[in-house]
Amino acid sequence: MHSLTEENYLKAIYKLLEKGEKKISTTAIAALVETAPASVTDMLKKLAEKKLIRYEKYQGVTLSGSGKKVAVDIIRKHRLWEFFLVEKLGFSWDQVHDIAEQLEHIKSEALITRLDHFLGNPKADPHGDPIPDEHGVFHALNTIPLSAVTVNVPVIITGVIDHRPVFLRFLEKEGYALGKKILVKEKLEIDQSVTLLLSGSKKLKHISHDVARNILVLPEKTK
Amino acid sequence: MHSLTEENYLKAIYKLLEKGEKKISTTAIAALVETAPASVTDMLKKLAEKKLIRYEKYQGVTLSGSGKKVAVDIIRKHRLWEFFLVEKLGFSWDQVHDIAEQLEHIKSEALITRLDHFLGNPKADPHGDPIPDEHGVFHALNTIPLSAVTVNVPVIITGVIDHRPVFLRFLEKEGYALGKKILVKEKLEIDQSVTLLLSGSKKLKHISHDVARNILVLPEKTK
DNA sequence: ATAATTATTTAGATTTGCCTAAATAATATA
DNA sequence: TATATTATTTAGGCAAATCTAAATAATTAT
Ligand SMILES: [Mn+2]
Ligand SMILES: [Mn+2]
Ligand SMILES: [Mn+2]
Ligand SMILES: [Mn+2]
Repeated sequence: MHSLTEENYLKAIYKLLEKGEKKISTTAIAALVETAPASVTDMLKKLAEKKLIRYEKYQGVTLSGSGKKVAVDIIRKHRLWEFFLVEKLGFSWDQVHDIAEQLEHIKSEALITRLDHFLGNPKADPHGDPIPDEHGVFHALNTIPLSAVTVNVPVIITGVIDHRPVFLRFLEKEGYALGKKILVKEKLEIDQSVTLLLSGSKKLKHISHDVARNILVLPEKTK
Repeated sequence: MHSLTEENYLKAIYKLLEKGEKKISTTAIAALVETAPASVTDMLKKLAEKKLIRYEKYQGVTLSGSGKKVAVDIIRKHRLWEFFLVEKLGFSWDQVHDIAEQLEHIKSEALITRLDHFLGNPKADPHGDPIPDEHGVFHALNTIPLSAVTVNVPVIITGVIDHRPVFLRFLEKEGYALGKKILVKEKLEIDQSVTLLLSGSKKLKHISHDVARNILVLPEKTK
């Protein structure tokens, strides 16, 4: 069995690998797990010992097969719990991450199997992030940022890139939510800002490029 | 904030106080938390330092007001989670204790408030143990063991004393469950064994005194 | 190609919770 | 009451995860 701390390190490494690079630095991990780089080095030695990562000093780190499995399993649990918190307990999407950070470490295969079934085997969490199945397979949608959408082609909101509560609360206040329809009316050349119609409202909305690129969408009715 | 370990010690002390004695011994705690007595002594000093218990060496230990509050809160969480696991996820009553031992340490007031509401503010867990409210108040029923029931007075099963999975599985297999009606037909002088009718079955059942005293009941329709 | 800067690792400590063995106090027995 | 037994505490250490400061390697800039 792995400690809660080990799980968090593996998850951090996984998230860093997910965003591009093949080799992950000590400092990047330190920032994510909020510890001193020296502490990260200690843990990397331990994880390498256990064959959960591949690590050679000064050369960065990458996940082994078993390490990746642990990381994906934690992510699965995190997202299932987030879904539960929003759909069953009525939390809003900006409140669930910290609680899920705790719940993701509960150890019981049966619990997750049953929770998954109870929730109707959801495919995405409240932020649109895909929930891997019990084999660790992701069924990710082929989303694009709202900033890249063609004018006058209707799209559906399917997720966010920025997960900060302050951003999520802003979106909620403005009426944006997963499943909502958006029709982009204009993209301003000068600053890449977007003018759009949000389903349910007749008033044009205007958002910056920076907001638009943090909203993920899909063209309406993809089969 | 208190560590998971501190919480478990306080819960153990609470449970020992619950069963009678006013002063709790180091060895009794050691048995419950499954550590060496020397380790318990260490922890008792720490808990006393934090004013969570009253402790003088060789004199046993008792809970302070704040220590009791922590313990009751953990018990509330444990029992709410057990209720959730049985009622929502479909676990049987012999499977939930170990998972609840983990879930009871999740720290979020909002989570428990919402979980309690989602579950319909249950008053008892799957084993009939009362769930304290948010103020730590128990609304316990005035139950008696089945072994003490008067012949031919119908009673309802409201709980168990023995919580061991093996006992719970035996009861389940035999058809006993919370809410079921029992009519005691005979109590044998010689060994205090009980002959009874269980609602839903026409066949007389015969159980030992030892089983009977571990089943808690209430006279039918108490107002 | 050197020098300066930045990243990473090592060294040495600390905290929490636990252990075994030994010392001491409390209790039971003779 | 004196002695044997049992309970409890103290002493000394260990493992996990962390820290700061110092040493070393890698990278970037001159
Ligand atoms: Mn999250
Ligand atoms: Mn999420
Ligand atoms: Mn339980
Ligand atoms: Mn219970």
